[in-house]
Amino acid sequence: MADSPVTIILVEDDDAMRRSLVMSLGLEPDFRVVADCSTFAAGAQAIGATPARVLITDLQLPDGHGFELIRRARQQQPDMEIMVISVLGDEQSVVTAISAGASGFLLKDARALDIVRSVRDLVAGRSPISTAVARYIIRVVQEVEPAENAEGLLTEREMDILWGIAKGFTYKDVAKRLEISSNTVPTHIKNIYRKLEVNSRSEAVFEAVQRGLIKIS
Amino acid sequence: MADSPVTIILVEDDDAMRRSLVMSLGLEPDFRVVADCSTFAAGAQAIGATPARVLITDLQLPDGHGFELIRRARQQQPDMEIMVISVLGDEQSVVTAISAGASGFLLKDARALDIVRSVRDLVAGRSPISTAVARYIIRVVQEVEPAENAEGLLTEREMDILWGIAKGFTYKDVAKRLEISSNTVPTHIKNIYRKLEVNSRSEAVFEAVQRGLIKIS
DNA sequence: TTGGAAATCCCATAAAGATGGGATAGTGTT
DNA sequence: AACACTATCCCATCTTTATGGGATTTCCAA
Repeated sequence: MADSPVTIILVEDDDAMRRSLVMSLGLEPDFRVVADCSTFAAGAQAIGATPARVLITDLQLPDGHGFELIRRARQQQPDMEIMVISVLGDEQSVVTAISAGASGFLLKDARALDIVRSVRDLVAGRSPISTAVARYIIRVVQEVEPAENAEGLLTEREMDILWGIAKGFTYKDVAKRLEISSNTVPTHIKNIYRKLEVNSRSEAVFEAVQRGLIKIS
Repeated sequence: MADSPVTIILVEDDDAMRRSLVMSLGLEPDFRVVADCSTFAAGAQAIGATPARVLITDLQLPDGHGFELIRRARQQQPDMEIMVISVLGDEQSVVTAISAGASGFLLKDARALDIVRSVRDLVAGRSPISTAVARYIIRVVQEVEPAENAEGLLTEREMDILWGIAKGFTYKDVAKRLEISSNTVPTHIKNIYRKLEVNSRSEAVFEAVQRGLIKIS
């Protein structure tokens, strides 16, 4: 750990802020700020040219956007740990930055942000996140991980049929595929409709996806 | 804010830990620990009987699991802010707890966890999360937010129609809703089918969801 | 200004779906 | 043994879709 220094690319357009960060980081004997950039262009250049362990970037830059830097870093140096330091704490910015590949997100307003500890967290595989920002991330998780609300609502057979109609098969097709009479299919469909409280195939598919009965991708 | 006290239900089976938390919380003039429980049963009872602003719970309890407490709290007191304090920091536990409704997650090992600040964060709508835990949550976001792959495939009007059929409307319904002739709808549908390479409404809905054209929830 | 894409309208017909009914058989629980 | 649930089969009828045509207007870009 102590032998190989933690190399850092820093991109921040506010001079005072950047100097302050460089100073804090400079006090650590095993930290090396290998690029100290104030523009998107300089940051992009550094990411392309200078291998580093950590990228610390602002989102709003005079000549471009931090999101794009994050994407490039992800692509060109996949092992780089990326942290955002920004005044923008809205849901959109947060989720976009995280999705693009950031592993940390600190708000500038944060009570005396401890950049050194945050970088150490980052390289140790942890994620420093301001509490205000974390709420948005949690919300995404809660929305997309609907847990098991389904399980047992539809029978196995009904799931087979549901899957068939999602794939656009006709009654006849489904019947053939499942080796049952085409007269049986409408019965199952009726039951599915009743359980999902819908009354058409397309609506059933939509409901089913929404309830996580059918897994997308 | 300061007038109405922050009421707290605490569920923690480790006596030393619980006493320590109660003491820290007790020092705040506007905090009220309204239930101080050491078992699942006691916690469940308190959640059912005692209205509170905050639930702080452990995951491992002698007679049950914290996940279930979180679910009950979500159901019975939807406005309650829920925070987990646990030694379990594995991905499974974290994601399950968050999905079940927790808005905060602190690891017990955390360097001197500041419970008071965490509770204040929580009631202010922020999310105190240990850095080690945050990494798992971020991973979920990065996996499930594959960004926009669609954009521009379907026209606005086609999206309107697509939305309609996902909702189970008939041609006539869609036409009425969009104030166009019911003869126009099939035309759009035909175009949608061609673009998505499908040939039925249900298949179109499935494809659309899969491609992220229709957002679920 | 000519061409293409989008949106609108119209028609007709064959295919498929929705929905009501009724019926039998197996499984598992109480 | 009775009950509930699942799965299977059958029929009939009305509605809705799917799909093939053909046509006009608007708007933007080559």
